Amino acid sequence: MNTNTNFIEKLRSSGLRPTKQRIKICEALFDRNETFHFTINDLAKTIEEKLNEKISLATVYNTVHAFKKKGFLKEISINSDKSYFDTNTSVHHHFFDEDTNELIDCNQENIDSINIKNNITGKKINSVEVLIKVASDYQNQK
Amino acid sequence: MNTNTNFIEKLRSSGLRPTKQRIKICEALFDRNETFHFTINDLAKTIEEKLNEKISLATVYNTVHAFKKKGFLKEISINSDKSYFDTNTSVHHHFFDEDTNELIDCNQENIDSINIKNNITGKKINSVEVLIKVASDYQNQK
DNA sequence: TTCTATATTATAATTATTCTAAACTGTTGA
DNA sequence: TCAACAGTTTAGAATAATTATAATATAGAA
Repeated sequence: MNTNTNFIEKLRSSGLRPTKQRIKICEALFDRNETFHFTINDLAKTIEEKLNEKISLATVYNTVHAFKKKGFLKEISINSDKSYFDTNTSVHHHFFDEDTNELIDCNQENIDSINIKNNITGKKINSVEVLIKVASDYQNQK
Repeated sequence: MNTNTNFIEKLRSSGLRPTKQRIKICEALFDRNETFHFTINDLAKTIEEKLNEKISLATVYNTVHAFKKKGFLKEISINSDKSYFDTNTSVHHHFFDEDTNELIDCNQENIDSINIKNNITGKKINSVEVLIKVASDYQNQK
């Protein structure tokens, strides 16, 4: 299959061995038009149910973290019990819908550039990201 | 003890029963001059080691979440494996030092007010928080 | 090929979090 | 006073999330 050849190339060129587990995970993550958010569990379930492959959860963890390290994925900061990952690796912000626990992209253009007046001395800023928590107007008694 | 009377009052007036576990947890959290960040585990350890009390971890979880709900604590968003809480409940941002995994407060005045041009329709913004990831200039190969 | 060093997988172990039965509190009414 | 009941709260047990490591697979060298 053509895309798989691409995935093999992508993996190999980043120094990761193109194992069958990783190729499957690539299919689940990158064989689509839109970027999306997921948890490790979501991903493992998708692979098992939609792609009919049983990959150990530990392997999914390993792979997702390896992909993150290589810059193919981004981890997202929300104070939820779960860790979310994003196939959109560009710098961008997020809305987090507290009613549904849904995470929604917020384009960088939607927020004017953020200027940090005083940085920690001796440190370099690697990223600046905004998390906007929203909820329905009515149920604000959370 | 005077502070304990205050804690009992604080708990009671928020509708939480002032149990001995909760009073101990209040001592660990609020009996100091500076606000600080902690994980549930840190807190349980402090209580056991410094205050010589054994409170079940589950109770520490319950209490921290109850305190969060009452607005005595804030949960903080970092994509770390751990959940951090903050005794500083004012709206403020954070630096996250990727070298040391340390979380440092960033005053609101350190960043100009953030304007979100397009919000999700039908939703109300509850909070807007910025996370600035920093690292030493030298070790940027993470 | 076969061998060797290294990378990868996935089971087992560990750690984090939640569920729920039992214990406790604070009424209410005799 | 002090049962008796209706919540609360606690903490042990169950479950879920994550990581360590032994077993397996891979890529390159000989």
